[in-house]
Parts: sequence; C-alpha cells; structure tokens
Amino acid sequence: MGRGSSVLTRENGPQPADFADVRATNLAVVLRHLRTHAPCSRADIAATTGLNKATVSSLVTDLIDRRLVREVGMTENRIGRPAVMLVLDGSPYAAVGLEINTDYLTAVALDLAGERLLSWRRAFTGTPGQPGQAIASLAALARRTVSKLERERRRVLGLTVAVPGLVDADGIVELAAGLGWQRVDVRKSLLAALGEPGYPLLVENDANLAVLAEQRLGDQSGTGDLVYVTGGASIGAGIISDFRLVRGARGFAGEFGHLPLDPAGPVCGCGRRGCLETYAGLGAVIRRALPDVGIETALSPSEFGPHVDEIQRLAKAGDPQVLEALSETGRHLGHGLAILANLVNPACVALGGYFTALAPWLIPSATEELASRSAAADSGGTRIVASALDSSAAAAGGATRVLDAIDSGSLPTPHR
Amino acid sequence: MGRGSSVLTRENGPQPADFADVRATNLAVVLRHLRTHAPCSRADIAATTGLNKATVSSLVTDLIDRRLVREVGMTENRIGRPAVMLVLDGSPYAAVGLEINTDYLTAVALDLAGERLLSWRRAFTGTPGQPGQAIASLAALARRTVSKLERERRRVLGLTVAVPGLVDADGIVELAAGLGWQRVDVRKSLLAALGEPGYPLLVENDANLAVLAEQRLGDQSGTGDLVYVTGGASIGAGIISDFRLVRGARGFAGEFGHLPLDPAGPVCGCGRRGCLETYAGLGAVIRRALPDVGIETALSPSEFGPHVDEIQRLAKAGDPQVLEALSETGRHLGHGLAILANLVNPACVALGGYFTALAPWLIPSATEELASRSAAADSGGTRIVASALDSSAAAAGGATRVLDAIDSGSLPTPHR
DNA sequence: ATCTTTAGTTGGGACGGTAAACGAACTAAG
DNA sequence: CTTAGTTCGTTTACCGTCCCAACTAAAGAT
Repeated sequence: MGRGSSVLTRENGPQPADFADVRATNLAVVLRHLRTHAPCSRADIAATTGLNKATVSSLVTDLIDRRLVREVGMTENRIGRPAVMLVLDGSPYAAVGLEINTDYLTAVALDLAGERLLSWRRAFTGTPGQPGQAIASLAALARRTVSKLERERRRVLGLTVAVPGLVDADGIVELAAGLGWQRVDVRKSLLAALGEPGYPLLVENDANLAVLAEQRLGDQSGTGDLVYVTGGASIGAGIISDFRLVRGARGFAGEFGHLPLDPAGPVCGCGRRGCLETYAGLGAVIRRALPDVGIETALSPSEFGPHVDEIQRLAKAGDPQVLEALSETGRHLGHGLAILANLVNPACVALGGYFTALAPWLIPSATEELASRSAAADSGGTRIVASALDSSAAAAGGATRVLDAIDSGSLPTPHR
Repeated sequence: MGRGSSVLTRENGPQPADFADVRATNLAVVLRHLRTHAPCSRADIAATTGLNKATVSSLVTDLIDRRLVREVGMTENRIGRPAVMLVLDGSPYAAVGLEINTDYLTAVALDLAGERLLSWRRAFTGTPGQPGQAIASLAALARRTVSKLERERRRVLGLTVAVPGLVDADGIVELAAGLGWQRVDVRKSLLAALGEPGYPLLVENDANLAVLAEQRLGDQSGTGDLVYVTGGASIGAGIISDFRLVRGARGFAGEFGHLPLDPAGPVCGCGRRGCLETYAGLGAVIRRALPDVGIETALSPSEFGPHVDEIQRLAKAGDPQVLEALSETGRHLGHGLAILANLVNPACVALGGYFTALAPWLIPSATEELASRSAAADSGGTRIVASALDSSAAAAGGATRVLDAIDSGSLPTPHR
C-alpha cells in the first residue's frame, strides 16, 4: 500500500535479478538486522525478518566465513536450548572517512559495527587556488590513517572524502568557495597520490555525508526524511528523502547558504543580497552577539571556535544582548528552514556545525518561525533539533557511507 | 560505482527477497522494456536486458497469459528466422486518473501501453467547506468512467485522485486552500461512495502526479531528476529525485507557491508577504498584463482561461506591455525556481498549468534569473522548459501512477 | 527419568535462471 | 532444387537458493 511494492524493483532502467541478487539481499538483511539488534540469535533473526530458520543459518554461516559476523557466548537461565548469540565482527575491517574544510582536516575510522576506531583532527590552512597542496596534506592523512589500520591487521573497506562544496557524481569538485577551489578532480588526484589503492574511494559533499551520519549514528537513526544543516562560515544542507540521499542531477542539491531571504538585505560574499548566510552564518552571529569583535576585516576561520565558546558562555550566563542575538539568528535560520521544509517536508532538521553548540538558544525562535511559515499545520511534522554529532560528522558520514555499501549487499570477498 | 550496488536492495528495514521477487522483478524488466522499445522480439529483449533467452521466453509466456503482452506479426525480408514481434496489450486493462480542482473535474484513462482511452473534463464549482458535494461529483465521474471502461470489457487496474493541496500518506487531504478543504478523508469517502471497489484507490497531490506524467508521457521521459510546476491561481511543485517522487515525511513536500521572495512584498492570501504566488500566480500575471481587467475583486477561477488566451494573443502580436509583464513574471518565477534548483538540483523544470501557454515569453527571463542565482555554474544543469502536457497532466499522472505499480512488479492475476 | 520448550541442522521439494543444443523458418547462392 | 548460413525461440539438463517439515540438541520443569 505504502511505498514500494516489490522489494527488488527499481524505477529506472532494466535491471534483471537472479539468485545471486536474492542471496546478496538476504545477506544484507541479516547484516542490517544485526547492526541494529545485536547481539541476537539465528532464531531471533528468522523470527523478526521473516526469513526461514534454515535460510538464516545458511546466511550466517556465509557471513561468519567472510568474518563479518562472530558468535559470542550463549544465553543462559532460560527454558529450552540456549541460543548462540551473534554480533557484527568489528576486528577485521575498517571504513574510513576524511573531511577537508577551511581550517582543519579530519579523519574518522569505524569498524563494521560502527565503533569508532580513530578520530583525528589537525589544523590546516590551504592556499586558495592551490588545491594541490591541500590534496597532498589530505593524502598524507589518508596514508597515516590507512597504515595505522593495516598495522592493526584490518582491511580497509573504502574511503570517502567530504568536501564543503559542489561535488559531482564523478568526484570532481565543481566549486568550493571556502577552499577557493574550482573544477578540481579530487578523486583522481587522491587516487594517484595514494597509488591507486584497492579499496573504493569516493568524494562527496560534506553536508550529504553528515546527514548520512546523523541518520545512522545520531539520534535520528531510522528516520527516512531528514535534513542536516552544516553551520560554519558557510551553510549547507544534506537532504535524505525516503531513506535516500537527494543529490540532484549533477550532485549539487542542498545549496542552502545562499538562499535569498530578502532582496533588500546586506550584500553577501557571493555578490547577491540577503542570502541566508549573511543572516545566520557564523560571521553574522558573531557580529550580532559580540559586536566588540572587529567587523572591519573578515574573520579567519580558525578564530571561530573561541568566539562560539564565548557566545555560549555568555548565553548560559543570561547575557541579554547575546540572547537576543541568538534569538534573531534563530528567526532567520527558521525562515530559511521553512523554505526547505515546505519543499521537502522532513520529519526532522538536525543543526550541525556551530549551530549545535548554540542550539538551545536558536531552536525556540527558529521553531516558532518555521511554524509561522509552514504551509501545513504543525509545521508539517518537522522538528528542529541539535545534531548529536560533533564536528567530525562529515568524516563519520564518509565512513558510514562505506558501511552502507556493505549493508546494501556488496560484501567483501570471503577473506583470503 | 555510481548509485545503488545491488539491484534488489532497499536502504530501509529488513525486506527479505525470495524467488517470487526475482520473478516479479524480471517480469517488470520485460514489461518496462516493452513499454519503451515496443514492438520488439524475445531475442531483442534478451540481448538488451541481459536476461537469458530461455528466461525471456518464460517471462513472455507468463505476460501473455496475463494478457499484458500480445504477439503481433513477424519481421520479414531479413536473413534468418523471422522474429515474432511483441507489444503491450492495450485492450484488457485500463488505469484511471481523476483530478479535482477549483473550477473543473478531469478524468483520464490510459491503457497498459499508455494510450489515452478517454479524457473528460467538466466544469465544477465546489462550495468551500462542503467537501461532501465535491466528493459526490467526483464519485459520479469515477463511476461513469469506470462503467464506460467496463462496457469495453476492460479491467480497471487502479484509480488515483489528484487534489491541489496537502495530501498525507493515507489519502487524507490535510489542507486544500483552493477548495476550502481541511482534514478531509477523500480516500475513505470515495471508497465508500464507490462501494469499496476491488481496484486500488489512491489520493495524491496534483503536482506530484503531474511530475510523474511528465516523466512518463512528456518530453522528459527518462530523466531521473525533474520538477513540474503547476501554474494556476496557486502554484505547486512535484519533485522527482533519482527516479523517485519526493514526498516528505507526511507527503507535504513541494509546497512552492508560498515561497517567500520578499518580506516587503505584497500581502498574500495566506496572510504573509511576498509569496511567489503574489508575483507569479495567475492573478498577478493578469493584473500585470491586462490592467484593464478589474482588480478590485478576486478573479473567479473560471475566468482565467479566456484571460490567458488573451494574454497569449497579445504576446504573439508583440504588445510591449504584455511582453514586459510576462518578462517580469518570468523573472519572479526564475527567482523561485532558483531556490528550488539550488536545493534539489533537477535536470529540468517543466512549467505546467497556465505557464505552459505563456512559456515562450516566460522562459527567457526565468532562465536568466535562474542562472544568475544558481550556486553552480551553468545553473547546475537545470533547464526550464514548457510542459508537453495539457491541463489533464495531473489526471494523466494519476493513471500513470497505476501503471507504475504494474511496471514495478505488482501484476494483475492471470485473468480468469 | 521424562516431558516441555526452544535452537539450530538436515534433507527433500519447488522454483527460477543459465547454458548449450536443437528444431524452425527464413535468405543467399550454386 | 539443393545446400549453406543465419537468426529465432524452445527444449533439456543443471545449479543455486529458499522453504518446509522433520530431526537432533540442550536446556529447565515436573
């Protein structure tokens, strides 16, 4: 009745199915069930998924052979034969996500169970127009990460790079204003710098990856219609609709920061007037909340952190000027979110970046503004919440994306 | 590398697959191939889809048994054994779409091959706050349509109703401003009025159905990222992203008409200021292009058609005031579309409703505005085009939706 | 000790896709 | 007319996967 009728069908071109597909699908079903419900027994899996007990046994054997699943002890003190409990096997694999941003590089690695293996962050300042240096730094970080994981005898399942900008389907960065990049083939350069590694390497917009992380690792796991808003000098949105990332024809969806709110508004860096960023970007908040901070020169990205901390401190202390500044910022943000919500009607908007730290003071006015501008009653069900993830969200999303591929049936080979 | 890895996998909950799914998938593959490539032979299908010849034979036999496919003659004058050509069998089935709008009711029926069996339109004026009457009229139209089709010995595969408003996943119309409806359970009422018919009955937003029609029947067939904009007194958008309709958590996505363009703009019917509708809605165009037409009273919906015709005539004649009015309207429309395009990055925006007739004069300025407001170069690849469909687009989309369900593998029973 | 309950395995059956061989039906050419 | 060559579609044997039912296994309950 509801969404898709056949499990196996896709809407686009002819894609015939055979038994291998059935097997892959069911392996993935078991894997996903185990990811969310571990530890549990074969019998549990059969009962919950509807698969036959015999089939589950066969699937689990296969997954154990591939070292994706491990048996771990038995249930006790219960009527009947004790059950062998199963969990995802964390140890033999790792998924890597990297993020490059204006002032830092991040690396995150997750094991198959989603446990964080490492979380590195280093300061970084790229020279606009010189993406080569930045990619070299990124490659160095990738090498260090991968070799650390390989020293732990883990196999790297894939690596995804988050870039704050427009990334097309082939991993070419069309435009990244904050980095000063234009038409940079990050995927190709990085593949070359890493010596054509065996694992898949992908490049994706940072907000798109962050929303994946929010869906998988954050509070909103299980929500099928979700938006994540990055908050920094620039603002971007990652949109998930019906469990799928909205990328658009070229992969440029989610350009949220330059949403025009007011044709008579202040001039934005992009040359137009009244963009959301000029009202709710980090610069605007700092100007509003901390007017003593110099406004004449553009703030350096590395200065942002302390200012946000200061704003948070003052807000906690109840400073009226700061509270009003945040309330006003929230209203503008809510204005922008209302536009987004009317167009894609998410169940939830998660505020990331600097918004997360200031969320308690932004959300009330943003929610109010959203409600007043929503076509549907009750804001169409859209709630605004603070992201549960920290600034490594995009990198974590990159690793998550690798795990998603595994969960969708493209399993690693049975292990040599 | 690109989109999904496994054919059978969906991202959400555990959905095990078995043989029936394989069969359904492959039946659907053949059906879809035939829809786009008919007439063609079994051998063609096998070669193009990658399915085995024997499998195709078996699948085709099955489809012929279900009377979905028909053999039609042979190839001649060719080396080798002549091929038996196959086409979708139009005759035994029909899919029905209805539309209710402020001033008309529409019924469209398509056969399996997508050929139009009937296209009815009748004037209609509902009393706001009295949805019961309107539903009775709709039910009468549905009955007439269905009985005509059954007299032709066709089986109705399904019926979908398009409503210009917010429709949730259960077919409840949350709000339809133009009709004066609020929380009307159209699906339930109509099911009751039709005596619980055997075919599936669904209710959906008009723009959502129109975009399906545009993708399937219009010029944009095959495009996976597409937007359709309805243009009448109110404006709505139907969004398809990666071949799937973007509905949102409650089904309220695509609320486009009340996009705020300017907080200092004119007051809109919704109570806010500067909504897109006040700039690009039909009323605004008429006021701009035909200032002699009374503006003091709200225009009745039934008056719209002649005015649009008049504007079109004057535009063709080169009337400078009308050309300027359309150019300005196009600019505002482009402004709104830029917001939409930055968020979902469609390959194409199709202009429907009254926009279609006036498209030649709207598109140039709209395209220019879109380009100047796009974050990506080249407008992110988004083109603005006139819809190839007429005012029955939403109803046709309703019928298309029924066919989509068939094409996705939920085939009718083998025929008694 | 026996019964009950639950877990997981085994063997048989059905189903559907694959591959290769085959007959059918045509054209081309001697 | 005969023979070769081509292509279509079916037939046959095979294999992999799932399902079902019966079975074994291992515990607590009586």
